[in-house]
Amino acid sequence: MAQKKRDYKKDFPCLISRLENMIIVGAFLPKERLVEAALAERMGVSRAWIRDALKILETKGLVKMVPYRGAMVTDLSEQEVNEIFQVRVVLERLCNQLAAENFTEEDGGFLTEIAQEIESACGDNAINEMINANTRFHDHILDMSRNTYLIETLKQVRSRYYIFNTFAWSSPDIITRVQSEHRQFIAALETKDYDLLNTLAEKHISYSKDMYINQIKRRSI
Amino acid sequence: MAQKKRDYKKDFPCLISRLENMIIVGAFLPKERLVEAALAERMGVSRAWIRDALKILETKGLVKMVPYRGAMVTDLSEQEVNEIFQVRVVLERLCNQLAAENFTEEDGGFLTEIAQEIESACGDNAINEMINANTRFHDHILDMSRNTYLIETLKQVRSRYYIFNTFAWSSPDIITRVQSEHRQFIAALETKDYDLLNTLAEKHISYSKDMYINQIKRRSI
DNA sequence: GCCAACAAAATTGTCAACAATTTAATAAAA
DNA sequence: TTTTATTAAATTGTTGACAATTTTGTTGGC
Repeated sequence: MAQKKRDYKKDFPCLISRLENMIIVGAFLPKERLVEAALAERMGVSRAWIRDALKILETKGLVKMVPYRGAMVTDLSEQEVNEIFQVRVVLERLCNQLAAENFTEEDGGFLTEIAQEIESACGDNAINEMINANTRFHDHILDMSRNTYLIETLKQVRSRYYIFNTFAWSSPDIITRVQSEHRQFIAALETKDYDLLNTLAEKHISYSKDMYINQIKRRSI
Repeated sequence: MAQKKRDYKKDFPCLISRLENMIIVGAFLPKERLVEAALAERMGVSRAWIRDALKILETKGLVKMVPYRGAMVTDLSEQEVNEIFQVRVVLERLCNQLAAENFTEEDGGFLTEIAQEIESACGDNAINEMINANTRFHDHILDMSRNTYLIETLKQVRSRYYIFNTFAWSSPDIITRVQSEHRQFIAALETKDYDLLNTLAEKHISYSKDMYINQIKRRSI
């Protein structure tokens, strides 16, 4: 009972990010069909809301809709992944450059703190905490760019190759990789070493691209 | 009579681009309120379609919706324009680079042909033809990048500072500017002179940015 | 004249019944 | 068995009446 009153202003955007998250986290698999009625029941909202939400997720590229056949989770080809990463690289580079330009001591302290959090979480083998802190690390660099439009665009680009997150942290050698990368990154920001920033970004991105493409190949076998 | 039968598959996307175009062309002005019922009547479709279309245009950034108050055409601040152009620059540069890499003689011929069209249209003072040819010119460079995702993203970025197109071609000195730019551009693509491509792109973009910011300032007086 | 409270109008959000279309399941024919 | 038609089921698209909310307009008090 007490059936909390619905508030469109908050609940509809919330529905979208819930669905978005489910896709990113892998609760729905690529090519999985998203039936409106079933989803409506599962999420506890009307079919109309699901319909609207799916349409928006389509423009974000997370699902593909075909008339009278419904929505399915986007399945990217290797070609498409390459295309997306080509775009991502130049945007990440821009973001890093702006972040370096706007770098303050406060930022440095904040990032170092998070880096330490990750390291200690690593000792405890607390994967979820690590993922969480890592996200905060990268989000803060986004914010440092102080370009709202870039932030929005880059988040959208990143959300295209979901799945990655779930599997990436399973292998243990990644963890040490990430740690040293973060330290190097902070230093590069501080000294405004743009070349180093670029190479770090490219390495990082190419690494996650390979990871994603491997996922695709494994799936198609 | 004959009341053409409606076809969702084609008609709904068509509705979106019709509305998109109307905004870009300036049929609706920034901050203008878009009332669903009125639009539905005017476009000859149901309110539901208008609703859905507006939601999609919102994710594309062309309109801004607020619950229970409806949609209005996006009005960009100078800050926001600067942000968008910062993103645009890096994407255009990537596009040009890829286009140069994929350049063929056929492309060269095609572009030169269009450039000639523009020049002769200029003699006849046929503005619409010039705008049309210019669009074809830039669209072909997009295609040459052979990166569908980049094309889509860049088109979306460009559509944010609409209005520009309407006023840009009114001044006569632009026309000579554009002509020499096109010639230089083709040459730079052919010789794969990436530095020249970058400077050309930056000049072009900064020029159109200034133009747009002037529009904003003029409007606010 | 100004401001608050209230009522009316305009506009948007919601939903459920119904129509259109595709998918599957079945049967008939080769 | 395979293929093709035919029907039934599942699913999506459409609509209109109604509810919720904001905006506008009015009144009354100061």
